[in-house]
Amino acid sequence: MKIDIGMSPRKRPSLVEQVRESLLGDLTSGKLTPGAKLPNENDLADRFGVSRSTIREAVGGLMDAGYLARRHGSGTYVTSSPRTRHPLETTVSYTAMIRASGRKPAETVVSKVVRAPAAEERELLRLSDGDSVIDVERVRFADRRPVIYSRDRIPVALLGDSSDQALDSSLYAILARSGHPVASATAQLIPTLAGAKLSRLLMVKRGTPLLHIDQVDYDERGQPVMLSHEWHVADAFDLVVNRRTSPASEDA
Amino acid sequence: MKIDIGMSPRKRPSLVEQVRESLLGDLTSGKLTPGAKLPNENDLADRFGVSRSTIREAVGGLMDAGYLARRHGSGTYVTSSPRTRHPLETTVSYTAMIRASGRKPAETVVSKVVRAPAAEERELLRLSDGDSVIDVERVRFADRRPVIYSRDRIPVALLGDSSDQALDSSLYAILARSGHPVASATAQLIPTLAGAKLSRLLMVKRGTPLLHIDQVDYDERGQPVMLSHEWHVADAFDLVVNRRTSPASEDA
DNA sequence: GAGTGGTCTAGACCACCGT
DNA sequence: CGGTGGTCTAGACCACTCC
Repeated sequence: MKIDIGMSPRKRPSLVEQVRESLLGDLTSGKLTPGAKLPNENDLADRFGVSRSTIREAVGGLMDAGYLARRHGSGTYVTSSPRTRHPLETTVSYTAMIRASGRKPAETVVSKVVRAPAAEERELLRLSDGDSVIDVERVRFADRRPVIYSRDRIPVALLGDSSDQALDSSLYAILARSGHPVASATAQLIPTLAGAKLSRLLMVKRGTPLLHIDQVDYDERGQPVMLSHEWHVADAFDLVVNRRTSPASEDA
Repeated sequence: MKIDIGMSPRKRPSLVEQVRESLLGDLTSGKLTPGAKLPNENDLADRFGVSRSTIREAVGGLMDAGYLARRHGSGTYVTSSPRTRHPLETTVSYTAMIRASGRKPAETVVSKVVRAPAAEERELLRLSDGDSVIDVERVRFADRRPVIYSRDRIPVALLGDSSDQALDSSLYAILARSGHPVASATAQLIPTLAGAKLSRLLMVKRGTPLLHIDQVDYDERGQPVMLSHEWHVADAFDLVVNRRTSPASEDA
């Protein structure tokens, strides 16, 4: 129940990560097929030359990721349906996502300005007087079809020198290079309708259903580093959430 | 502080759970306020009379739930925004959710039938020949306003004797009593528009934006136990997803 | 009853943060 | 530097499943 998010510069992978990678390899290579039973934890510990706790943590991560399921008293088994399409609960570069779905990604920058923040932006980004934000409006395409309109705002103070390096790379990459890699985010999902502007930009009829995603991105320290507004064409992606019953469930 | 209704056989909470509950109490009671620093792990271990690993697991759970944040080399701190509105990534009873938001929950059963499964249902629920499903259509209200229309299908074979006990309790509770508590789920989110039927049931205009949630619930063994189709009125809830960067992130 | 995962301990050393 | 969380070990006992 703890996925390692460590994403900073290269460092020697922990034993847990090494074991997890190794098992994941067996899973994706087909060496371990759905329904198969894993060796028991003591055997795995011996095989990898680590302690049982290490094995348990590695296997635990693969459970969280949905690859494995433990059955108390019985064994650990390979899940029948390893993965889902696009898990919303992890942040991904849309460019990578479109490419992964076998389509050709493209994007156009509608506007890019540096300006003073609006009141809401000041609050959400915890800005001080005089701080300004860079505001980027883009439309993303998949196979020449517009699928997402987005508006991202980042405090210029965070970017240091990199504020000029345009948008050759994703904003996530730029933030990471600036020492503020996005570690988590909170997104609110709102179904809405295409109005005049969005229908033009996304080339859909007015009144077409869109999914509006209103997101705040945080770095490892919990500092807000980016505000995103996105409007998704309904059928462009399979937006999926993997849900679990809350461990600390209240009594209702 | 231990009621034990008729749920699964009573068992003593693990030390981890006890520690977690205790810390959670401090958090919700305001004893620990946002930004506050927790005692270090060794101190906590001494105070609770458990090992440091136990403390770490308890704290880890509260991190996952968003209450605490660890900073390597610095300490463990109370999150500034304890919890967000309605985290989509955990499954909740809507009745409880509506009540938690300070509104009065109600529901009407539109229909409830036992029938043979459709092809898609047979596949998703992994049914065999002759298996049938119970199909429940409901509308949920918050303060007398309809907010969700749902259609849930459960294999009758799973319910045992409880198939008759109507819907006095939530379907989650019924499944739990039948030995198949929902442990995880996969939900697909699709923005859509209210058509004739939904506009009538949810008392909105045709063409009103709705969020369609198409969900499969699984028990601890990974066996699918319920299929849900839900249509949410856009502004009824704040649907929120807490996202994190994927551990194995691609370069984009 | 044999075998499996579930929980827990006590202690060690490492990596990072701050002063 | 001292204090903190991060990783890992070796071993113990418990709880569940299945034969």
